[in-house]
Amino acid sequence: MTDERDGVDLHVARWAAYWKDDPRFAPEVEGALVRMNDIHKWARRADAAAFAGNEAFTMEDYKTLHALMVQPHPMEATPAQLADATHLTRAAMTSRLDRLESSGLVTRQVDPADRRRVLVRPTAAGREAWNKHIFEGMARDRQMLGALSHDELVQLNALLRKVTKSIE
Amino acid sequence: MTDERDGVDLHVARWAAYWKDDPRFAPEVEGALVRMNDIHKWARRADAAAFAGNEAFTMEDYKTLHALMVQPHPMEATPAQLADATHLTRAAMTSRLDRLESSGLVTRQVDPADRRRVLVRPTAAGREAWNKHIFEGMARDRQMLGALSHDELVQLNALLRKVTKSIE
DNA sequence: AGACAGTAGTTCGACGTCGAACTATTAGCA
DNA sequence: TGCTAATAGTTCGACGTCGAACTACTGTCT
Repeated sequence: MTDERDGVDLHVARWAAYWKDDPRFAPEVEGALVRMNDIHKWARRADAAAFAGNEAFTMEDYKTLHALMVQPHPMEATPAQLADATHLTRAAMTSRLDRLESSGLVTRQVDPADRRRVLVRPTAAGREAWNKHIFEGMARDRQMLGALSHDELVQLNALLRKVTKSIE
Repeated sequence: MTDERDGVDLHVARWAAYWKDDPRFAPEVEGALVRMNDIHKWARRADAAAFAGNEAFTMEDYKTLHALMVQPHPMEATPAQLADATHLTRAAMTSRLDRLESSGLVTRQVDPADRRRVLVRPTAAGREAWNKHIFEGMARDRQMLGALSHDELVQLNALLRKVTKSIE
């Protein structure tokens, strides 16, 4: 292993010293999770920075729009489906859709087949706003993982897939 | 690669179909980030579940206490250091410390050497509460990554370290 | 010594989310 | 056909966090 140590190594080493050889402490497990946490936070911060100072179209607006666009049956979803996809409550989704609707990015229509349901659809402006930002986001993602070669990315995905498959 | 596909593979495949061969879309990058995101969310949910229904000692209380315990100079920190460690504002940390102090888990003392500063220290009850929960959390972490062998964990850490080193 | 910029922590008003209550609509069953 | 349970979405009150203003204190420069 020729790689230098990173901040997490120091962190974990401190814990290891604290717990000596306590078998309940697994340095590799904690290290991996802390690192994934750090990467996640970094990505969130980069995304937030990209939307900073834009009162009219916030990151929340984008994420809601994104959830709508990547639905299996695209271009149409109910508030409940969007709430599930974004891990929000229906109440929170109501206020998000209020924003998007008044901005003219989505429409709400009562489902004629079941009048309890509401169908949310993006407008042309909504699709355009999403397209503009999705590629910027992917460019940020690529730069963030730019330290890894293509082979290493494949390797990383294989390892992560084992984990996600075991917990999903 | 004998591994089966997981939910993310399907998700990414749908995107890949949508964008055909657009070079701006890197499936391995998106896949890795979505998977890390999923693992992160799963861990958060498991942690939250472990603290659910406990009004007196919440997950926020624990995380604040944890930040205090893992400081380089243990058993003592200023509110600003804790705010940085938890990526919260000082204002938010003030209200968290109010809770912990009134629960008798930490103490606040004005630094005699610099009376602008406040020194936060855990009480015996605070250390005990932290010890009780830290091992439960690590057990959850181990179970979550249980699908990986020790060698695979080392491999995963090596890959993640490359990323964190490049962005930190 | 006195003025002043910088720093640490707290208080305050605004905002977003949550859980619970509520309205409207649909489906099941006698 | 009525009655009841279940479901979809919204409204409402409470809570935690944020950014900005504020207080208290320190260090520096003249």
